[in-house]
Amino acid sequence: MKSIRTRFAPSPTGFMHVGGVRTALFAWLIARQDPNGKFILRLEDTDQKREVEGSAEHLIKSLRALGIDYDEGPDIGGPYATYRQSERLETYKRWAQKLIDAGRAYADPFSAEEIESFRKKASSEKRAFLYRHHRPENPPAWDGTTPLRFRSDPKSYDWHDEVMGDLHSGPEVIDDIILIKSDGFPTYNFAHIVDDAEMEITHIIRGQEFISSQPNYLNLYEALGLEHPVFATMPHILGESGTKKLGKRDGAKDVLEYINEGFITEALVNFIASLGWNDGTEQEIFSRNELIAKFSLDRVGRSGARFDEQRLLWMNGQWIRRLTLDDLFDRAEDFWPAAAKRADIETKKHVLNLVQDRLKTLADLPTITSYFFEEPVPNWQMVSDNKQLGKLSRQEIKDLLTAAQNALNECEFDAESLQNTLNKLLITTDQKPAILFSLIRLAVSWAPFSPALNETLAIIGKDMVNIRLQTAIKTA
RNA sequence: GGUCUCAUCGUCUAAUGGUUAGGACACCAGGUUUUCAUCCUGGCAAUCCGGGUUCAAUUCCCGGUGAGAUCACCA
Repeated sequence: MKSIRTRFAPSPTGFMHVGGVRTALFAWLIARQDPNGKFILRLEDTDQKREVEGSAEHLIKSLRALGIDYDEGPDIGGPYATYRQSERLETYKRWAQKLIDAGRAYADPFSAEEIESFRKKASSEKRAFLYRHHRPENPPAWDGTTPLRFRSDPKSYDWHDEVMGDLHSGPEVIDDIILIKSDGFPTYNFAHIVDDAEMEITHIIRGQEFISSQPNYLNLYEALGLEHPVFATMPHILGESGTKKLGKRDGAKDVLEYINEGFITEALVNFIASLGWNDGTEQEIFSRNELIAKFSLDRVGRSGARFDEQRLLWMNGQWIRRLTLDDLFDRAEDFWPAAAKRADIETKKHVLNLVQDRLKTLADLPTITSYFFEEPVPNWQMVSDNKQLGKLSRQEIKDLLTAAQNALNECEFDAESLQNTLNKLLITTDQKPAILFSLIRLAVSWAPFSPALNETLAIIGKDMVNIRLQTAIKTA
């Protein structure tokens, strides 16, 4: 059997959003399931007007960040180079010439205005506009300055799509599509078919927006004498609120933005894969390798899925908890609060270990760790808002904190000794943990929550704890 | 408007011609924990509507309805 070759073929006209990632991911998974499979990146940069500076680099960076590696591509070359359509113009001309020679392509003699008036007439008569109804009798020879059109052969088609199942269309959707634009660049409609054939692509995985053009592509494959690849059409990912295709307006975010917000790539990949796909079991968390082992196109759902950030957040937490401390430490590097710069690696690892279960994203790191690295600002509102502590008088608070300060001054600052000291303090002050420990916790951290009190004190250290308790007693 | 596609808890989804329609997120309650988080237990909550086929339909068929896609010298 032929080795699988799949491709991701974006146009460099914008950023990489989750819909694009999913298409790329599924194509990549299919390729990686075959030991000899190849995944190819091809840039479809045939629209000069819409090209956005830097977006090709951005696409590449996004794929790399997510671990979706490709075997052939514009920046790494490969046996079918070049992988940039703007550099393959001669190839398209060659294939176009075949069609011209066979009488299956002709120069479009009409101006844009003329075509527009045909279109308007059709719409005023409530008919669908078809260019082929205006196909010229004796078109001029094509000199490259006008669009080159396909001379279509309208007919019905039945074809299979790995995701959508068996599909059908009638002849009324087949038209004389443009192959080469008047600027000499091919249209997507023509270029992707030529390139997929030249690059021996076996599976086309693409978004739903192409499904209605599929019959025209089938017609073109026939005219070119080509077998078509396997088709797999993905339903769209819908925006959070609405029911529309996910677009920038609906808050569709660049994947790199998610990474900058502290989402880890395993979680993003896992989440995006599970949008429309599952393996039929109750498993929710899939590693990259599990996805490769278990993915199949025929288990991809046909209806659009909404992008639910809550679920992504949960999944990110799940993945963070699964990381080893060293791995987490490496990934967290850019997320520490500024004050942590001075701290040594061991302390930071210790802190990270204590807060690992509490992180939903790496970006949570500053808010839940900053008091380990710098003086927190006392916020007595937190005490008065506390159901238990709010009942204490100022004097009671001062007395409890002073007792704590004295006891802790006599204590070795390791977690075990601290726990013993704290337990004894409960007895001598005759207080409940919910009151005494909460008060100490707030006085040294002024954070809404923190790890276990003894561990927290141990990291902050004896001197700093003393200073913070002193400050608290003074400001109470 | 033409064409195509889709339709299970609020969300992501599983399953089946006969099930108490399963799981996960979110939410609520309880347990554990000094707090928060984690973890554990429980709860809430769904087959779009109408016909037909059938002993039996959420599942198959037809028709509605709703949603999405497309109808470019964009991809």
